[in-house]
Amino acid sequence: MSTAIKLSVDAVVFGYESQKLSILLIKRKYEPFKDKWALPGGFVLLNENLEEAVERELYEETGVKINYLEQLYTFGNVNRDPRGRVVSVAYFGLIKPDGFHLKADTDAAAVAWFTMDDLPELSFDHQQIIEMAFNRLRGKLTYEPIGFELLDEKFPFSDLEHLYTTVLNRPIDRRNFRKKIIQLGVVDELAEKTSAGTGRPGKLFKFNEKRFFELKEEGILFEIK
Amino acid sequence: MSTAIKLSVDAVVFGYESQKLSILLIKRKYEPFKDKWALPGGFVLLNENLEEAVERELYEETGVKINYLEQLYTFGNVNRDPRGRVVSVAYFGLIKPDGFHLKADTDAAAVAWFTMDDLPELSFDHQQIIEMAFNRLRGKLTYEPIGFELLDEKFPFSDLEHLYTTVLNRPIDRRNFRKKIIQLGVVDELAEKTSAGTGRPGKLFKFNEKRFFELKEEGILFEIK
DNA sequence: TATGTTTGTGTAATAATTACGCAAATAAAA
DNA sequence: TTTTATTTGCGTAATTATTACACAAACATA
Repeated sequence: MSTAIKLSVDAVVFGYESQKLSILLIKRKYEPFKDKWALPGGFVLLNENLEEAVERELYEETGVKINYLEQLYTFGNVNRDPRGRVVSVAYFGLIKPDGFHLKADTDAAAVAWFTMDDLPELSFDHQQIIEMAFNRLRGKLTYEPIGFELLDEKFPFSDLEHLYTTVLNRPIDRRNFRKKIIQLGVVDELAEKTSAGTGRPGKLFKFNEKRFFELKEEGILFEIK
Repeated sequence: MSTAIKLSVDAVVFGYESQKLSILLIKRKYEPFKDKWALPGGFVLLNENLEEAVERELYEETGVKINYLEQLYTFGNVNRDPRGRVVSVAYFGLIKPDGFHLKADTDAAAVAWFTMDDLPELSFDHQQIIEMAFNRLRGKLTYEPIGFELLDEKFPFSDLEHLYTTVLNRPIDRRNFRKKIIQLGVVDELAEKTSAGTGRPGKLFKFNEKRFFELKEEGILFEIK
């Protein structure tokens, strides 16, 4: 047991595919929790900022590169790590899983996506960290129109709708939802239509980032009921 | 310059008195930033949780005891402390200043309340920490009916109203505000009236904590316009 | 008893949210 | 080629929430 407090970072990365919300996990190669699944993360180097540390660890351990991770919470209970006193700053981020090729690092035995309803047993207090991250995601989704990082650049409206019903785990009124999102102006309708799939092809939309930040600036909050 | 990352905690404690919002600061006795004002805080001990550390440091340095401090953010930029790498977990809390006798610790040359519109030059990145805490306070105030920790146990309605106008820094409609707060049920009207002051004496109110937590549970959000 | 100051209260106009169902467009199957 | 299954696209009326707004009542003090 070491004598000083050690500082680590952990990343909760959400992905969304086939109407399922997933989390990126690694399988630990060494003790403690050897062969158990855990959040990607590791110790912060002396001369790097926290954001740099979490991005680096995430990339090293999983091959996933992400340019925006939001700080979630700092977990510092005395006994959260059997190796000694380790305080961990947790971050969370959203990506489209299909954009990445996962590759386990030398430190990790494996990397994989797990859907939220089928998580494995986790190491340390990572279960708790994930719960907090998921609550934050749900909270954010209900009061601001986010989630576009989880979708393709061009998406049919139904993708956004399904993302919402999945994360919030309840039905939403399709007409009112669409009305509200469009009226807010955070999506732009494109000329193209979806080629794929069964049923009537839908128009494609694009996230209007500019408008989104304007709304945020104004402090307009939005609520999905 | 030390070789390992050190972990500290800092406390942003807001107080409210005479229609002014204040922050509790200490004057540093030693280098770095000797004789400059700073947030109360200090290094986390190896065997104490973060919340314990911040409560202890706050009490030691200022004589203020507070039983709920909410984690705000973790500040970890490489150069935020000239002594070396120090990552600090910031907390924030709300109290009634008049309930406490301030006493500077051996480490601090002085302790004092500073109103938000008259802050001194600050040490480290504490200016930035305070800004974040104030934004959080304002944010919370606009979407949930809080702030009761800042008021006396029994208070006339105007106290709550003034707290809101002070923190939000804009006028609010007295009638609509009162209607809304009362209709939410987060305050109970008492039989007593204010004795003091000029003008018509007002009824006294009490915060209904139970009702408040019920509302929070239900996820009802409230917005002051 | 007049004056200054603060409290307490209602209503109408406007805006936002909700509930709700059916026709149009396509692909696949018959 | 017609039918079937599936998904998209859309409007309106009812309900609820929010806003704007002003004056009388209660007390202390002069």
